[in-house]
Amino acid sequence: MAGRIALGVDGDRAIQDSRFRENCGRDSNDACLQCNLGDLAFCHGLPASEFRGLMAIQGCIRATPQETLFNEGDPANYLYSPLSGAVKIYKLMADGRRQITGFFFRGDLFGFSPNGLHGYTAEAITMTSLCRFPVAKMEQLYPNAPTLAREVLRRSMIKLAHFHEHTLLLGRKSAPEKLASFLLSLSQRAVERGDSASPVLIPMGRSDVADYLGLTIETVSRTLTKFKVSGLLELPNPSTVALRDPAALRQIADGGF
Amino acid sequence: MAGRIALGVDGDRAIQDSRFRENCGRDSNDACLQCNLGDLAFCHGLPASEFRGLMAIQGCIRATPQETLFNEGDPANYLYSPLSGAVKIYKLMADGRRQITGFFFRGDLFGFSPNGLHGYTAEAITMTSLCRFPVAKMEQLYPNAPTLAREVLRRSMIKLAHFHEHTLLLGRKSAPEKLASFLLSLSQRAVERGDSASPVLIPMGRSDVADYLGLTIETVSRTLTKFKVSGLLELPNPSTVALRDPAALRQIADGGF
DNA sequence: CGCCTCCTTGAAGTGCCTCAAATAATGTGG
DNA sequence: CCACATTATTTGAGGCACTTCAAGGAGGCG
Repeated sequence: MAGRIALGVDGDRAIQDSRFRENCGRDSNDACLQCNLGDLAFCHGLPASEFRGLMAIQGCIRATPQETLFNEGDPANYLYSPLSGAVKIYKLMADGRRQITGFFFRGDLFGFSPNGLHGYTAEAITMTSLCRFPVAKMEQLYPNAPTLAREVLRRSMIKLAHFHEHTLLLGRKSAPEKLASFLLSLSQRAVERGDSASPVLIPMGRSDVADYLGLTIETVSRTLTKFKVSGLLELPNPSTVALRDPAALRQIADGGF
Repeated sequence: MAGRIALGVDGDRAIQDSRFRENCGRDSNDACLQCNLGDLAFCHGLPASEFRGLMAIQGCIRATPQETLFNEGDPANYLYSPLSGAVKIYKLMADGRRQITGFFFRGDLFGFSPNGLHGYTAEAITMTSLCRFPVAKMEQLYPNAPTLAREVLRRSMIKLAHFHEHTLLLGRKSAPEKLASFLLSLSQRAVERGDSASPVLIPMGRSDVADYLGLTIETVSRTLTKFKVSGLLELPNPSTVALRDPAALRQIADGGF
């Protein structure tokens, strides 16, 4: 647990200047001592030598709600992996239309770029702490760190698979199908992180959900109340959903209405 | 005999179903002699030793129009790179709704999977010849082929960037914006392959375009005629588009109508 | 020539959006 | 801790972009 390392104090200071660029006040060799990711961690399962190489370049930052980690067009200097909290990434159109292309939680990895520039903006949803890896230095590691290189590739392919799924959702699913898919996906990812499946926390607002699903906030809200009235779920508060009938939601999500 | 280069076990049967699983009748050492990809090629720029390793496992197949290369759920044994022709990949819902998630042309690379199974179906649009790489053997190469590993990662990150763009299109763009974006993207990719920018060939049918853009074929057709009437383009035949005013199309694509 | 498939065009319907306002949740200073 | 200000969410009414249903052209091929 974190007692041994003074995260709290530094954390408070970080809030003032709102971001923390140091190594969380820790010695980089100890960087992972308080990392609670376990086998979720990007660095989990690396051979000792590769692990040490990665730890030598790893950093740790915090971000406050709505704080921007990087903007579309910024140099893609880092890969990020949240230790806690939630992050959204999105693209904007000139007239302000927004499409959120991903949410990232504990253990996820984001920041990939094929050309050295970020193609999207990343913004913290809640107070978030993140592990950060400089890509230039990681690339120097790759030739002598095949497991690491494989893991980066694997993570990017996982993201590709998510996009295939999300593309189907955006292009061909109705609003209820979108919402059902979204709630089940949140629930499933919570389970994968070791959290509970059913009272699921929805850390992002309706507006974020809408911009992720290609809907408006009104349609999101209406569809959720429809689900509630149908007894499929409960909404003790706007950011908590209890899935009363996951099987029925699954059927809706897959178009079996 | 093909045993040494370990091509499909179903090689003989494949010929009957109009697919050639041999090395295009060539000796594997000569595999790239007739490859016309040049610097588009996935294997372009590899150090000699890595190149030889890749050539030793490389194979070559052909597919006829509408022929399936693999189905959703099939083991993901190969990465594919078309030498000529065009391929679409798509996901299906239980009721038949379809979302095409990608088109692939000369020099592109597809078939990535994070879990050993294909998450989508791949189908040839036109007569297509493809270079094929067995992923299991490629993975054995990675530790001693860092450039190859990097290139695979780079290609997958390029696909990720495409998905970010396409997600914005599906979630937030209107039908005219979608079509304009699509036509410009086709044109740009043609240029990248060394083809002409303006009389662009559209190898896929309206139904494929619709399922790629999250529209119906009627809307695709109507929008194209609207563009034609506006003088933005010409349609000498359904599968050829001459972009008369690319700048105006660009403005439409980006929401600046 | 006739059949088939693909594309285009027309007319009507609808799911989601837009605009508008009420209600609930959240934060703030006294 | 409360009154108030602010923001987020929900709910309602009407409109529109795209879909659905239906039919008419336009090649392509035996």
